[in-house]
Amino acid sequence: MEGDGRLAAPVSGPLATSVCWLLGDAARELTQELERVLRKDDLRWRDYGVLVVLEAAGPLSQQEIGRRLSVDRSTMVHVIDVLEERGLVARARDAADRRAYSIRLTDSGRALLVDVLHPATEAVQERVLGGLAAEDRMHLNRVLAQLAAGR
Amino acid sequence: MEGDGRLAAPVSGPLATSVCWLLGDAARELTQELERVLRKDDLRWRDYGVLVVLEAAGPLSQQEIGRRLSVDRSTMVHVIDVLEERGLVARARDAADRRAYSIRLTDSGRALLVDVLHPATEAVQERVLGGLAAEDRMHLNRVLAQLAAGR
DNA sequence: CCATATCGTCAGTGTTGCTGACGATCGGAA
DNA sequence: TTCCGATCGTCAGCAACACTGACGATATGG
Repeated sequence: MEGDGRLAAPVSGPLATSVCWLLGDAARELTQELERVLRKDDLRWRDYGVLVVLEAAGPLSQQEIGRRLSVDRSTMVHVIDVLEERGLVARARDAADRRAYSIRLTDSGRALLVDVLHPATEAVQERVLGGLAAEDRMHLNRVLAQLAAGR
Repeated sequence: MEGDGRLAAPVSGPLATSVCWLLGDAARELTQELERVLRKDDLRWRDYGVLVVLEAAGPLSQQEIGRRLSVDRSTMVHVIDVLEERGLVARARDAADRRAYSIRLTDSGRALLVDVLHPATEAVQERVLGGLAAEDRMHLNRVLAQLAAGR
């Protein structure tokens, strides 16, 4: 990922009209802000992703989590290690497939998500997108969702 | 950056409604595709950025380029080294500030941009955003531009 | 003329994610 | 059942990467 702390100056000229750069910039800013907030709880974007996925989908194998976040399975090992050490998730052998773990959110993990993480990221989102009209935000959401669906 | 080749499965549930994840996913996909295309010319997203910035703004110092792309000045040294070796940009001492270089696009660099890179990235953008109605694309562009401006 | 700051450079460093192998386990075919 | 290929999690090694902190050269303000 990028260095934080540093601000990206908006690019002028023809670039400003390219969806490509605009999208990249917006995503980078949002991600940077998010990382900054999450760092207070010693978490990364990636860790937050794991918790969110588990909250949404219930217990999953390490590999399945990685698949949904574009994280390599070998990388997931350590990510889960850390999360488990902190008591946010728990490993249990999957009864149906004993090669795999069944990773689940602990109460502690769910509490962190609900009480701290979700509010914090909500705030960031609010701040970054705050300048948009409600109508535009809904539209943005709809268009992006359509983009994600059409893959 | 992320590993390429790997596909990100769309996340289901509450996440799908969060602009945050949607934006991140869209940007990641676009970036990955772009990197894949640029690799044919042995270039990275970052290199392309340098060329585009120079095309848009004219000669700049290394540090100024880095500032606009969120790239550290020490990293820029090597980026420019490679681009210069390939004859795409040229270093000249800035007459007004002899500490700094004045990096400019060569004819060769401009030609590559116009003949190869721009068409290629256009195509990617077309493919990724192709599923959207023209009206939605314009709206997306407008909203993102507004977002970039309001910083 | 001196102090401080900036530009580009470079060696060293720490982090990061991937590659490729491993044992264990699963699933299907013979 | 037995066998074979594929998959799960793990780990050591590796390669890429960007950042840190220092340096000489230069600029700028007192």
